[in-house]
Amino acid sequence: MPGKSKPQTRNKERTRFLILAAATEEFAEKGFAGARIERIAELSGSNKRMLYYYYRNKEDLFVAVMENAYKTIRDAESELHLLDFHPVEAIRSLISFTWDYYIHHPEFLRLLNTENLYHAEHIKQSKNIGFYNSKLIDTLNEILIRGQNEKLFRGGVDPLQLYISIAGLSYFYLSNNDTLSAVFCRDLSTPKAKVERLQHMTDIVLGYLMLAG
Amino acid sequence: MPGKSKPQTRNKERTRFLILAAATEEFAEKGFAGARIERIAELSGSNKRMLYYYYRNKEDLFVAVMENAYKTIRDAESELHLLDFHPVEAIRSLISFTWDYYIHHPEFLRLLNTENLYHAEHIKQSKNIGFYNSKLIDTLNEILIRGQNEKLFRGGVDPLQLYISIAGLSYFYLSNNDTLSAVFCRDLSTPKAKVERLQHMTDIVLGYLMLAG
Amino acid sequence: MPGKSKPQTRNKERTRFLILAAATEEFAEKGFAGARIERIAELSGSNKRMLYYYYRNKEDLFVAVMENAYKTIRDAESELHLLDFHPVEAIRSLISFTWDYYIHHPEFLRLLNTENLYHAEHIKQSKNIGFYNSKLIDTLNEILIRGQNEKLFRGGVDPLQLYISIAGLSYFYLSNNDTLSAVFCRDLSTPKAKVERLQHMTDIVLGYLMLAG
Amino acid sequence: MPGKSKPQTRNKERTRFLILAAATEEFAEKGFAGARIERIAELSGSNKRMLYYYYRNKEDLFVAVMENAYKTIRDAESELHLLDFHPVEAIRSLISFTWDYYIHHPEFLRLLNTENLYHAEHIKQSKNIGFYNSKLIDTLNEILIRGQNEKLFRGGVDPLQLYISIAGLSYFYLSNNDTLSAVFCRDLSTPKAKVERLQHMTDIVLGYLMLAG
DNA sequence: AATGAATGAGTTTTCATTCAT
DNA sequence: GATGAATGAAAACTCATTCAT
Repeated sequence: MPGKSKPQTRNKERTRFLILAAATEEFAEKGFAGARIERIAELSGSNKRMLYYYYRNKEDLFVAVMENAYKTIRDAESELHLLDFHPVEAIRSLISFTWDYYIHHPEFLRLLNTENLYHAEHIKQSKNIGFYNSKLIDTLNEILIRGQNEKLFRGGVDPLQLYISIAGLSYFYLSNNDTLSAVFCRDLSTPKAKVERLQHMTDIVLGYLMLAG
Repeated sequence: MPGKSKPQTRNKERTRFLILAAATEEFAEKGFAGARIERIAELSGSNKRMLYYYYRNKEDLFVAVMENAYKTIRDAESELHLLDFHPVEAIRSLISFTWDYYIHHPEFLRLLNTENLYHAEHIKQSKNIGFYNSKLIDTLNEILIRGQNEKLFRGGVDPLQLYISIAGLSYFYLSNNDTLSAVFCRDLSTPKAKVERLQHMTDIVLGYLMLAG
Repeated sequence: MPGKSKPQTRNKERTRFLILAAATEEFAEKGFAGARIERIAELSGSNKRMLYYYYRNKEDLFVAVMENAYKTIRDAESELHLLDFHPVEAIRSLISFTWDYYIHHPEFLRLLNTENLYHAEHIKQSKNIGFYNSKLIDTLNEILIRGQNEKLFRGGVDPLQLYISIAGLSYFYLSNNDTLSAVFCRDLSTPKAKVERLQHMTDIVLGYLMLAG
Repeated sequence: MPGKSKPQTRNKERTRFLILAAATEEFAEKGFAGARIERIAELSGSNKRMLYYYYRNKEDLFVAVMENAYKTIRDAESELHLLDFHPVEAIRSLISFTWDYYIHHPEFLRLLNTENLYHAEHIKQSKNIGFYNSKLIDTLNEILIRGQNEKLFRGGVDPLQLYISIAGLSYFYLSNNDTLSAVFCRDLSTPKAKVERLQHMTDIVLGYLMLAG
């Protein structure tokens, strides 16, 4: 006789959200293939059947997780208001924001990692992700132009290349932290190491971008 | 029952190697959890039982794959003889080598990706990996010192930070290529895009490293 | 929360009927085990809870479907007024009625099929079905007697055997149509094929029944 | 630690056969949707994993069952050597063979029933079934011609129609036996009832076929 | 009377690993 | 050394049914 026991929430949005949050955690920690539906159900406080009720299957649930992860970073980026700052400050802001965001959202890095393993097949299913990201590049382009007009920045810089570089400098250090620490026998996860990394990255990007005074 | 099945190879080293090569392909393509023992056996032209004969289990096989992947890139790097070049050329060489190696060994990037997902737990089991990598940092350090002595490079550069930056600039672009292309609606895998990326990375690193003037 | 969902029908008989119709469709198409409660709810325009409100469970719903299917064919048969016709015409009528009914009610054939798979266990639960069917055999018996009295029909014909034969000649052709067409590589569902079949069946039954002139 | 316990057979063909036999029983008894993989595994004396090892999935296993069922009846039919008999005897033989085969192979009727529910989709996947069945129709055609040449049989009889009629007369009676017995309140499964049915069917077919003499 | 979110038990399918030959 | 048939445990996914609103 199924369908008795425990207090039920009867709150569609809440249940959906709890499942998504649990799925984000599990997928980030174990990757797509390693994630377990059972464990997501437990983590969510709901049950397996509900995952299939709200999301069609494991794959669709993962797509929803990825969309949500991108939406979250996009929302955070749009709070930066980079165009309100002086070009140099704007670049510093973008670097430290990227760095801080990756540090506080390790699940984002890990989800991206997982998604790369699958040749972005899940992201390609999503229509929303593209548009918002392009806005960031537009903003960065505007910053570069302003800096150039002020004779501060060099010309001919592709904003997408620059964005990828900024992201890559943070990403590789953090995403590969365990591997790098093991391989180079040096703990790269200490607070001190992190401060040094942020400084190094800022030096690199501005050292490249700024015209010698 | 004579002549019933295919001729057997009876070649210990060859079978071991074929299994390792097949495992590298499968683990790189699908990740650790997504990889299938069955498929590795097929790819290797051998059979499942042999995997367990030569390697104890899936995990040990993965460790062997990772060790081999690192050994391969180490061997390639040691062929560079960076110290035979002028510091600027040495840096250029290291950047383009890293870039080319990643391009021609996508499986290395993907294995690294997978290993990061597992918090480097397999690499930590290996003793060989650490030593060789440290040699590279020593070499890079020597290059930086020489460049500084020639008043070409800025001082105070941590060779490990620099190495991580050089690797990260290539890695993020290539490893996330599918995702970035999807998200920014721009094909980053064309030959032209790759040439531009290499130029951009070299500009960034030398722009940062070299003293003006 | 006013006006939140669709307008409710609040019509007891209508809802019951819509559920029964939907269940007939689904059970006929998928069989008992293959039928889905969820789908019946959708098809009916109602919801799952209502199925359990009006019918106790899946099995009872199937019994109701079977009873209704038999009631429908019985009602149609009683409209035939076979006894108003000359014996030969009455037999012709019965054959073509059976044929036409099966053609226009494929769900009846499929439900019967399903019920046979379950050893008639659902029909046995119903009390109404037996009586009405017996009336048909009585009628057929009367027709046979009349034909015999007129020296048209042979004697010693069991009306039940004859009925089963008439039904079987149509049933097998139609129920197995897909299978037969596949197995004998000949499309038995064309209008022409159907006309030929009716002629053949009539020839067989009358050829057997009628005394040579 | 999987993979220990119980004595293993290590006989490919035997295991395959035992699974097929068990599947035939379960599919015939419960239909496709009602059949349980677990139960087939038990019946076969093997285990679930083996079903997927030899047959890809439930559906392919069912296709294999259907092919085997057809192959079995075909093989039996070809043993009849109908062309060695006088046309009238050949027809009698075919009728009684069909009847007896259906009686002794209720699983064949039930599988056919199930297949019809699925619109012959599994049979359509099989290539072998068509050819052998056509041979039967050729044989029947030859019998009809011979009977006609001897002025015993009427002309213009389509052998496929006749075959379908012969099969249908047996099939409907036997396949629907439970349902008919319930609906007409008469036990149609007794030995006496069966003898009468065979007589009736023979009377019908020959009554139709033979010219009055 | 109507709704649809929630659930436990079950169903098909997959997987790494082992054993007989 | 080599092979592939065999297996238990667990994975994803489904289903009839019930409960809160």
